[in-house]
Amino acid sequence: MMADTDEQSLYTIEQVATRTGFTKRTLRYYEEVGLLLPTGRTEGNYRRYSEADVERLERIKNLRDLLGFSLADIREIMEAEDERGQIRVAYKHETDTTSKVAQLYRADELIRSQLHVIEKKLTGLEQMRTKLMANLERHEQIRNELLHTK
Amino acid sequence: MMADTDEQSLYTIEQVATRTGFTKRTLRYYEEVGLLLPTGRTEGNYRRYSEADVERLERIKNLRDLLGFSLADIREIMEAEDERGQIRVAYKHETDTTSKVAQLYRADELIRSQLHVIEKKLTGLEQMRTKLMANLERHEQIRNELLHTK
DNA sequence: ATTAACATTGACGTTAACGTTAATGTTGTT
DNA sequence: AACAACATTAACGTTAACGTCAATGTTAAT
Repeated sequence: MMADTDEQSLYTIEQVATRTGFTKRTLRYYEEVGLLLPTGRTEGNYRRYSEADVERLERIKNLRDLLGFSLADIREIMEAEDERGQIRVAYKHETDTTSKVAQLYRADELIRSQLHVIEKKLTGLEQMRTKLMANLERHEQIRNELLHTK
Repeated sequence: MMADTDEQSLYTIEQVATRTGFTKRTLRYYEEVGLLLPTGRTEGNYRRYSEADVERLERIKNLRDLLGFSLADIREIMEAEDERGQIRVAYKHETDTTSKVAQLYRADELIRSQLHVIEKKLTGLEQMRTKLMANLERHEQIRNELLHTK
């Protein structure tokens, strides 16, 4: 076993910016609003980002760009995930089986509320796709008729 | 056959606002930026919205709320659709079969570019859903073990 | 120890997408 | 024709999500 943020593999803000596609300003802003606090600082007070930080930033990017969530939405989502993380930790130290099961149910609730949001968006997108593809097929059909009837 | 915007069924801004859930300010703003120009005006210069206008507004709402597109994105999408509408009209008056086929291909291009955007979002959402559901199943599994091992 | 290249914290600027208020005009019932 | 209930434009205000300086400090290589 090795800790993730042990030693090596800490990145400067510039490196993270180029890797993630965010600007440095944006990274500082995300820290300001509590979306992502870099794992560490140098003694001279420079930000140091861990691999886990980068992964979290990539999740944020997906939520923002692909799914169009606001930063406020994203904060909620990630806080829910963080809470699940807490639950997992508490879970490991829990000895009572009944409590363990209860904690799993609590975690499931959070997951389900996220699933709900996602599936609403999914069905909306799928409807759009279906309509567009129907048009494509209709055109195909018409073309065949045009060329076949001569 | 009857024209849609013939006579009856024209709504005031207030009616449209309550039906669609947009505020009146937002409806005026959407007109300002060219997203939706109400079908008509009264002689006293009051806006009058048609049923088709309302439908378009509902599409806008989906694109905005469900799919998180910016108004600029939405403008692009709808302009593409409008262009397809133009093509359809031109298409009807076109007599040359080769031209007809060419126009259909042009329409398909527009459709495909929209499909591309949508499918990118779809795969992002599906990945999220898969992960969340995997967690649910994992929890289910763990609960079974906990309760079975006694 | 110096220096070029990056980093830090303010702080003010910008754009999108509306909210709000004010001054004025319109509608349609009484 | 009068009046309440709605509408219009114009203009300024607001919030989120950053961009853009400016003044200062840090790093790392020479």
